[in-house]
Amino acid sequence: MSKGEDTRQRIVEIAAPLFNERGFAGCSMADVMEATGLEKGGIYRHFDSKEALAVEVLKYSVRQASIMRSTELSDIPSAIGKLRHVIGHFVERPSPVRGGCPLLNAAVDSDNGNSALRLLAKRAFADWRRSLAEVVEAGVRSGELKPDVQADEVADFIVASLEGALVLSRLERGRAPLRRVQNMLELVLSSLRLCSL
Amino acid sequence: MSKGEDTRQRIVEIAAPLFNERGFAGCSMADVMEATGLEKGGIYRHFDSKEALAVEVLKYSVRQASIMRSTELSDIPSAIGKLRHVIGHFVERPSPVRGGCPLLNAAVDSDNGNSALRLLAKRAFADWRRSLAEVVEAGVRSGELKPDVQADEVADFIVASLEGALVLSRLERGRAPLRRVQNMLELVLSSLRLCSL
Amino acid sequence: MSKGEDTRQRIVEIAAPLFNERGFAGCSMADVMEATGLEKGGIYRHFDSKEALAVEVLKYSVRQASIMRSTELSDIPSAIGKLRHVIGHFVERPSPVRGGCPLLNAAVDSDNGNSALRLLAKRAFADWRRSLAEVVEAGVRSGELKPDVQADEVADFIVASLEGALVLSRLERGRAPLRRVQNMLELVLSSLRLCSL
Amino acid sequence: MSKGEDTRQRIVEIAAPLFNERGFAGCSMADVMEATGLEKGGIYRHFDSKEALAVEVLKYSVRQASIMRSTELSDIPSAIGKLRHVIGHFVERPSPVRGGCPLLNAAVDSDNGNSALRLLAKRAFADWRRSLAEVVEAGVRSGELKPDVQADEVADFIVASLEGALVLSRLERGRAPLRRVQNMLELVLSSLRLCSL
DNA sequence: ACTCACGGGACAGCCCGTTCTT
DNA sequence: AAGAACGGGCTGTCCCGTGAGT
Repeated sequence: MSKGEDTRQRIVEIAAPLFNERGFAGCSMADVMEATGLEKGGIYRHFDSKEALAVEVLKYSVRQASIMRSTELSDIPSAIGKLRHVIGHFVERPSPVRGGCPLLNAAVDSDNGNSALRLLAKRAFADWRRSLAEVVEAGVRSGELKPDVQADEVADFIVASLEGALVLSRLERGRAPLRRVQNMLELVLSSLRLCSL
Repeated sequence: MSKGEDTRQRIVEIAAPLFNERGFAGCSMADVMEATGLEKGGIYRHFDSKEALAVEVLKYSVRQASIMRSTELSDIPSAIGKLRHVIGHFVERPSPVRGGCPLLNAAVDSDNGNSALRLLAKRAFADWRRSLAEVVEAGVRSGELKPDVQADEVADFIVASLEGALVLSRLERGRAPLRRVQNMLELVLSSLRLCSL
Repeated sequence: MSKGEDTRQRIVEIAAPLFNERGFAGCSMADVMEATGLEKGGIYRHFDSKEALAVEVLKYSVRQASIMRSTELSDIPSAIGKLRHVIGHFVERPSPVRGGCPLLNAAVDSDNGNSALRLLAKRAFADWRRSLAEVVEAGVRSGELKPDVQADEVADFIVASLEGALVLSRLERGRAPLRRVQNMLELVLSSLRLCSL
Repeated sequence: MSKGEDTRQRIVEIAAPLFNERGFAGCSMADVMEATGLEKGGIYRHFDSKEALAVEVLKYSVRQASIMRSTELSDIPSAIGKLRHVIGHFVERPSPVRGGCPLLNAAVDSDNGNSALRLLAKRAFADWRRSLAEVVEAGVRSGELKPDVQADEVADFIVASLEGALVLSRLERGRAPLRRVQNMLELVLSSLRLCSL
């Protein structure tokens, strides 16, 4: 990798937690300068604007999150096992960068207007929900889950409750809400099973 | 009410959606000035600082939300009915001010540091969760719900999934995710009942 | 006059020679700050942008120039006397503010695009040329000047040669080119007279 | 010509209209970079500084202008014919590069201080005026023009009025002012002739 | 001979907050 | 109680110039 690309990547990685913790408006380029040790010129050479940097940062965070989530899901045979694994993973290591889930943060931070950040978060959430829904659908087809289970409802439910629980947990500075939601989701999952005998 | 307090109240009400939509850092006092038609002096006479205004705004929003939620809950006899009502209300009229749930927004917006805003959001969420938990506990005591139901888990689950769904819905600019979560919560609620005959 | 308007006027008057000498791009707001002794906030309260200030400055300069030129022209009976007076005045006190003729400077400085400055200069020049042309036309009607004299040609000729001479004079840092052009215009004027006997 | 000198020349030719249109302060090196397709280093290799480039650009423009003006002047026998030719040429093709007369632009743009640009413009104007004056002087000596004609006055008059007219024409976005001045100069020229029969 | 990467300073404009006045 | 005027600092961005690398 060339030196320029390396620096660019470094900027993104360093800026990621800053933007994630403080939000777009709350994080200044001076903060990024200080954290990276670069000067204005050195940063603006790689990014046209603050928003361009923020977009790249969010893309990076999304990528990190998806890497984290997609690990070894195919090894697990059952649909419920897969979902349980995703949930457990989220509860244990809820965000790939400091400052909570970057998707939710971006969604909340930029929900007015139609900024690139908002659209990126939207798409990332859609991808995640879709992937969960597909797991559920496969489970239905294979006979593991009840035939009347609504895949997209289950998917949205899991995503929504996990993200909501993460916000509560961050507020409490403890994992308790995540744990409670995990327990509840456990019950929900088992109620989806076709024949629990 | 004196004229001064009236103005103060007007500022709060007008500023509420602005802060809620744009966040603390993203909403400038100039925005508030423009929206209220007042000058700097007219605002700073009532509030010592931008943060003081934001605190008052959040208090107001929380109050609005709690007013909205608490209406006529005591009229409903069953615990499940009460929860269903809360959920239905949230789905139909999810936020008392424009810009999504002010609690969640404040929580996400100021989750770094220990600002007054964060603590306020934390307390408001705690109150809400507690009130739901009490409904559940009463249901358990009355024999309506299974004895092994964990009240705080159920409460957190409802709050988390609703808030999460609200974020998704705002992102999609449609109520679909809220509806899906409502359906799922419906299933969960019925599984709590002691005798489902 | 209120204090605000007074300050505003002071800014304009102080900024006028700065913009006139250095051009729009060459004069920074920091220069204006230093010259006025005001801070950013104190200036931007009166003008929305640098361009808005520049427009006001040019308007002021144009006003000054027109005041200078219009003094007591009606006292002079003959058309040639009037023109001679205008020319003499221009040669002796060529610009109302330091830095040469603000009209020409603005015209040259902003001749690309269609900025407000360009249009202002255009209009001011048009006014000046028109007023001279009217003097000539009156002279023709009164029989003082030859009937075939083209008023607008004479007017443009005077304006163009004076402005051009001013540029040369500023370049030479001496009034010689202006004087030479004045002499030549003198000859031209006398050749316009109907009966030079 | 070596490749290096070729590139250098290309830069100058491409930068000429940019500097001429936007002025020294109004034209950034980034503009030059974009227009030439070169990077910073590729330009600074040939020129020590922005000003050095601007000087070279102005020299080039002056050269172009003088080439344009000097063509085939010796073929014309009479002094008045020569002057008429120069005037006509200026009116038809007033500037060798886009953006008006580079001499006047440079003169106006940098009339404060004593920059190299100002001195260059000064010298170029002096040369032009001198060459016209020599034409007039030759006409006087040859008996074509009246003996009391002041050569330098005539020369300055022509230059000043043409340059002034060019500014007005650019402002109007039409050649009318140039044409009017041309007509007037025609009259002036004929009044210089010794025997007007 | 030219690109790439970076430094560091300047620029216009916006921000929060204070003071004076009415 | 509210407006008008101002201070001063900060923000994102642009700018000129340098030097390492190719």
